Amino acid sequence: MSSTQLFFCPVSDYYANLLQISLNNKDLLSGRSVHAQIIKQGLRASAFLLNNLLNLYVKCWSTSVAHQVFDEMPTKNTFSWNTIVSGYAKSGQVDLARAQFDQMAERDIVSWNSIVTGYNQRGFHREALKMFSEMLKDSYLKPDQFTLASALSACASLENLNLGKQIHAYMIRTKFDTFGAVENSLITMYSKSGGVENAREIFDSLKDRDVVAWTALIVGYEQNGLNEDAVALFRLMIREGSKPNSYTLAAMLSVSSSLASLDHGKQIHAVALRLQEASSVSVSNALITMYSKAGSIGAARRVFPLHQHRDTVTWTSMIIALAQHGFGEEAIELFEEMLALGNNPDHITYVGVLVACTHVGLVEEGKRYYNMMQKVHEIEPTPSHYSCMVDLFGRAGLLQEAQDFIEKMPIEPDNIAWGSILASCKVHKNLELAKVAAERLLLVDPGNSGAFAALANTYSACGKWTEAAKVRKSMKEKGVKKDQGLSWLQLKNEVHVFGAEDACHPQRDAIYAMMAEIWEEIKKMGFVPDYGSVLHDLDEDVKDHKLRHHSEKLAIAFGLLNTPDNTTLRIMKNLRVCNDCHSAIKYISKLVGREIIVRDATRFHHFKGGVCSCRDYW
DNA sequence: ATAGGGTTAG
Repeated sequence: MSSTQLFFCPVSDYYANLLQISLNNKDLLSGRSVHAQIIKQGLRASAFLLNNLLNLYVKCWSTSVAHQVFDEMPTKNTFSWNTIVSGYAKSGQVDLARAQFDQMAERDIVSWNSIVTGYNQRGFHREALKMFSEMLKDSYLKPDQFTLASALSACASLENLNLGKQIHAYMIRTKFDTFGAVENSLITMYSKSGGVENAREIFDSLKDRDVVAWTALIVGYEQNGLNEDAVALFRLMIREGSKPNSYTLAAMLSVSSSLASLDHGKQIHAVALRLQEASSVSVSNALITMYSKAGSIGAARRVFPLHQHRDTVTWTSMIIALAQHGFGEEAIELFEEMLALGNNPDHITYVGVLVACTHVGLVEEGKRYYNMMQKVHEIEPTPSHYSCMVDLFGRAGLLQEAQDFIEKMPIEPDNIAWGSILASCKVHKNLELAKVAAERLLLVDPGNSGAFAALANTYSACGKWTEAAKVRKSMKEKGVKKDQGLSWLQLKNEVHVFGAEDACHPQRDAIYAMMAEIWEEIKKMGFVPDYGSVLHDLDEDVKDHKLRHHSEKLAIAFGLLNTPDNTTLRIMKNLRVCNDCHSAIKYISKLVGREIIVRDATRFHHFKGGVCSCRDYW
């Protein structure tokens, strides 16, 4: 650009204005042609023009060209420095942003805000807070609304309630005149670090609430498991005439996913269609997960091709959906397609791929992808990936490999990893390892009811009834309560919940009669009850009775009684399905000619015509 | 002219 300094030209302002227009439209092409004309004419550009040029390239993500322009600028003012710093920060080159920032002679509040928000937005929350405190220490500058909003957002991500509260206190002390963004960050900070009630107080005190405030609190409720509160708030939002946007709708679809309610999810989908937001990336990504988690993999499949722009989350959501429904090979094919089309997987995509391998028993492929993740995509394994690998080996019955892997892991195995080994021990009846795993699990997570229960169940599965009883007794003594197995299904707008031997439901007599009839019919078809699934030492006819009244069977009987022929039944369960239920439901699906979809703690089973989509591997 | 808040994944 040295040629631009040859002549002074009075039309510098004219070109500066042209650049301004390109800038406003984020139109890189027209901006480039203006740049070319400036060079061609040998125009001596003003600082104003050059700053506009710089800003244009930054806004249009051409960071390297921006840097060139920046280097060749004869005079750089603070504005130019700030622009290049924020350009680097926004494009994710945080280190380069920091290098420029460190070279600055004079830093104003915008410079500090650029570096703090740069770190924060790229996930370097600790560094963001470090810069924030350096700013307070080393400069005479006072934080403004931008600084505070970013710092609070970093506190939210780190769940640092203490620092968050200090910042809040500072704002009260200095009677800081808050603006929407800061208050909204406060809502998020409190709700993410365990103070949803405080978040609600702030929300209630707002004079005017924008979409972000509504969304922030809805998300807060959802993440704290308060789905009903989230739904209520969404209704209030609509009633008060506030218009949800794609962020709000994506969050509400996530609520539907947690509720695993197809009806609820469909309603949000309808709202999204009416507001013409259904095809936005965030909403359509969330739709895949919602339909999948509500049991309708078909609907999730139909949403996927409608995406105009598929991002990493789109692919990941679909891969995980397929994996959870037992279409492991298809999930892997989709992953390969994703790579072939030049998309970058992230660490969560790989969780999905490993889960896909686990659910269909593809041990070798799982090992291959685990290596590929580290070598090709340079993604460091997280605790989730380690647990996936343990699960991959364990479920396939390779308990020795699972144990070797968990012992060699570079991090301390968490409760999920040991819990997974324990579950595999029960399936593959390995008592010795189960004892080790239970012991280790209780070390990491004392009072884990699952550890006791799984150990007792393993004893039972191996026929060691006295040992099993001992574990149960010590559980009682320690006051550890086992999670009760529950199954539920939604009928019209009501959720019907069943426990084993449930006696509370108004239709109980009809349900029990139905189940007794089914039991006899499927036995005639060749069904053999799996007494190994009964976890107590009892007479065979009592065992028979117990099996017949497992919660998922009651839910199915209820569903059959209350829905028209051919309707698909969607049952949700909080624990894993037992062997007996799995076998029985296969027969039932054939007997009544219906599709029965059961979601258990880890995956979906599609029963149809006497077979299950998991091919009996789960 | 440069800077800020809310979403989707096991």
